[in-house]
Amino acid sequence: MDASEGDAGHKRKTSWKKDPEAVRRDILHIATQEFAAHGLSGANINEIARQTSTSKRMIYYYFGDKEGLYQAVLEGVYATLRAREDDLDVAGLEPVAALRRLIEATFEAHVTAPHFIRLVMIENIHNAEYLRKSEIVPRLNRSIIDKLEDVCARGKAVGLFRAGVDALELHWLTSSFSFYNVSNRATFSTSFGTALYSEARQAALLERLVDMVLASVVIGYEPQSWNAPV
Amino acid sequence: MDASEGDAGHKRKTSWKKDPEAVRRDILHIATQEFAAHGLSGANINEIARQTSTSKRMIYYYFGDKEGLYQAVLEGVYATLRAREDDLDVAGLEPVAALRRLIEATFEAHVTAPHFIRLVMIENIHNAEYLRKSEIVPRLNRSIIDKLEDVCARGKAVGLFRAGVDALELHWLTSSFSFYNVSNRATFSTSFGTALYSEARQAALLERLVDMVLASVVIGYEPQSWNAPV
DNA sequence: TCTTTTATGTACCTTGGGGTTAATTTGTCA
DNA sequence: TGACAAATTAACCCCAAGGTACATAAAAGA
Repeated sequence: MDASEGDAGHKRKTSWKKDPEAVRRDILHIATQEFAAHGLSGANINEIARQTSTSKRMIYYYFGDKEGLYQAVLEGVYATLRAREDDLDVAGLEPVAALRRLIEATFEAHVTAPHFIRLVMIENIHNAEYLRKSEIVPRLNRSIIDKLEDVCARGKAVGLFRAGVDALELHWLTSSFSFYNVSNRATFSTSFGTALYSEARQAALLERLVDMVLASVVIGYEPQSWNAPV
Repeated sequence: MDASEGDAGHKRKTSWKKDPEAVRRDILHIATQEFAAHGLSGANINEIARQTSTSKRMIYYYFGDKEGLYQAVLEGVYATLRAREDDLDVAGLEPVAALRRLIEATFEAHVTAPHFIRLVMIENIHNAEYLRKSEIVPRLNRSIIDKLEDVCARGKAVGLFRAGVDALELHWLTSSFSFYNVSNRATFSTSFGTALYSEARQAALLERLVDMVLASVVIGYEPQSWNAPV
């Protein structure tokens, strides 16, 4: 409909952009990195503006103030991570394989989502004040729990899983080591050395963790990794 | 006026205080709370000064600048936690009981040291930059590893522990859930509810965690908690 | 084609807060 | 007892950074 840019080009239509959505995305993208790197108070609006292809004025135009921008960033990373979780399909796997898969996927997801980890750390420093305000985030979190509950129910139904197994507790446990592995890498390495963070050790660690969780869930499970030397 | 305080006050040398160590401690005490609450960039020197019984000038006199104060605070909380670890004596316990005790103590220590947790979170946001600069912290961290290594060695010597058991990995594992339990409480509760944080659930959780770790370490271990209902 | 709304650029304002200057009091030691 | 160092006070500086005013170009109506 709008004059095809192909013809003649003599019109020189757009000296400007006028692409609100792209501008919004651009700002959010840069802001995500800055807030993840420096925290809420540490991030600098001027610096964010400088790195975008637009101006500081537009940040305030679209997001109101610094906190509004932070909140949008937070919701963005949550949505991204949960979308990845939704893509994971374990309904077709038998319970033990499904649980193993969920644990491994969670571990890997944390390793490959450093922005998310850092923003959650920052949000915890702020006592989840902005997460609580969010209207979209609570809805996002059902998915992973639903999957775990489904797997647990199936595992119990066929007598493979112990009766005391609880999906929420399993998620807590899986999250704990997956999160800590990334979030505290800097201080742990500084205090105790980097031995655990080599690729080989990380892979071995994950195997042991999976075996450990499965042993606590699956009746008569035989862990393979426990006898391997370090 | 202040000097008299009862006893004749014939000495009454001090109309002032002139007690550098007390002033230092006072500043550090308040600063610890402020940095733990708001982070490095979020903390406010004027606010810290206001809460102390001294002035802002003294903060700069004793600690140079904001980063110097932060560094001192960081070293303080590390020293406090490690001192608590030193107090723990498991040399007299047989290996399994000793390991159980170490895990439980670590878990409890994290719960009761929220300032430490928050400052470590903050330090990780800063990529452990200040921890690395510290000259005292690296020395502090041997103690807990030494204890674990001793227990592991004893356990292996009597054929109770698996050969693949590694003290550093055990410490990592124990720290991971102990730390996460406190550090991510705010976001986890917001996302998934507070069910896991009741006193009863926390106690049950710890028992399950201990059993889980022990099962992965001790040959033929029989976990008691796995069959209990949630 | 006139008006209204949306989107954008430039320049500016304000203040919070990290850091400093300079003088004053207390203690110590010849 | 006087000089010198250590500890402390109060007032001040100043600029980085969050936020705003105002003008205006582009789209959308009408």
